[in-house]
Amino acid sequence: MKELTARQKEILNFIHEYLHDNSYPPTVRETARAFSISVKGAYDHLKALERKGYIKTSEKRSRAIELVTPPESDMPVVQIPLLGEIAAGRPIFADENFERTVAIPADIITNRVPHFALHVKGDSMIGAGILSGDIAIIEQSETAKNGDIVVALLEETVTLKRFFIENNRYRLQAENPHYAPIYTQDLRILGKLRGIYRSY
Amino acid sequence: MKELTARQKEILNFIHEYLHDNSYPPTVRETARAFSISVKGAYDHLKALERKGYIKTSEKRSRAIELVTPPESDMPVVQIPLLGEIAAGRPIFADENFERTVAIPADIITNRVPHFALHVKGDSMIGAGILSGDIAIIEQSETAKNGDIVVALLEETVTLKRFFIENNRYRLQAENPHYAPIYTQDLRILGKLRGIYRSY
DNA sequence: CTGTATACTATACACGCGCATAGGAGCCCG
DNA sequence: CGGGCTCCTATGCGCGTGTATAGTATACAG
Repeated sequence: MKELTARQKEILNFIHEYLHDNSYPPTVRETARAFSISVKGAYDHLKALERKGYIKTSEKRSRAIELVTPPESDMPVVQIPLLGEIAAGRPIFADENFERTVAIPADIITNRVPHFALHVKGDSMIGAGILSGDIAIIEQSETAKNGDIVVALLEETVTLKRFFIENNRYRLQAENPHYAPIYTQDLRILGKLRGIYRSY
Repeated sequence: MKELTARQKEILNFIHEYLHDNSYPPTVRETARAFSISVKGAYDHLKALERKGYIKTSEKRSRAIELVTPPESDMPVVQIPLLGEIAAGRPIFADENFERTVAIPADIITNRVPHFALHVKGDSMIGAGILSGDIAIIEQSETAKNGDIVVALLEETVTLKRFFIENNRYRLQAENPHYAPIYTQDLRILGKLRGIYRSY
């Protein structure tokens, strides 16, 4: 990939920022305006970026700028499904649960057990530093040890809680004093918490 | 989020597919053509999707469709350096600081601004759900806005704190009632917190 | 010195574009 | 039965848009 000039780097940077802010690419004129240059000036820069392989454009289409993501790196990465609402009585990996996939560093998945991800809702685990909106990476498992944080299916709901086995019942413990522990004899463990990811 | 009709789901699906293929959103007319309906027909569908909260549009701009929950099925990953002890008065990226690299989802790195990662030490930010041992992903930056969580260099130490500008001093605020805010006029911001990653 | 690249200005064309108005047909709910 | 939603057609306005032509200035390599 050919070297970019300082100006061209600025333009490419602008496209990145614009895409981050708007999630669609800028027009030629918006690019021109951002740098207070003429339309053709910006147009030529875009063509230069395309010639050097940093972007792709489509003829005669507005905002038709595609970033050619440089191969960057081929890290060991695993794609795991991010599940939305999990309904009781249905397989976890049913299509209806599927929201999208997330990439996670492969090194946290030690064994070959399937993993999935969940959006955390609510503040019941703030004591463990898990906030609403965090993405929880879960190792699928039917069992857990005392004190593990697990995803458990409880009648109609799915919760993330700390898990304990007591005499003849299970205890699901929130990490928030405002939530009382849940005692039950009937629960299904869906998996164990392996990681937390949060984006600011 | 309100329920979509079957037709509206088709339209939303088309936008997803189009974005996956082109990495920029379709125009109203392209949407109309894809379903062999009139322009206004497609336009009304888009407005319905916006009304129900599934997309966002900007007035009078071509292709200005933003997905409210983006699909992004193949999230690329980049490698950033994980820094250990940062010494005052030395460049951040000096070899002696380098611990290893970590892979993080590339979509949190918007522009070409360098990022790095740090091991969080101590419990001063537990109120923000940041625990000792977490990996903090930092966007390198010399400046920050009020309320940002920043990595700041303070005489001999590096800390992660919430940052505020006051009359003629800076305030570094922990998210833990046991820690008093730090007031100073002399500080250097190393970067802004962009993500948190924790492994169990 | 000449050719090629960058980095612009200014003006223009034709078509794509978002959006509006004015309809019509089918549906379900109170 | 009427009112409101969905889903559609057809036509049009006017501006935004990609793209072209022509020209200027500067830098650098052969």
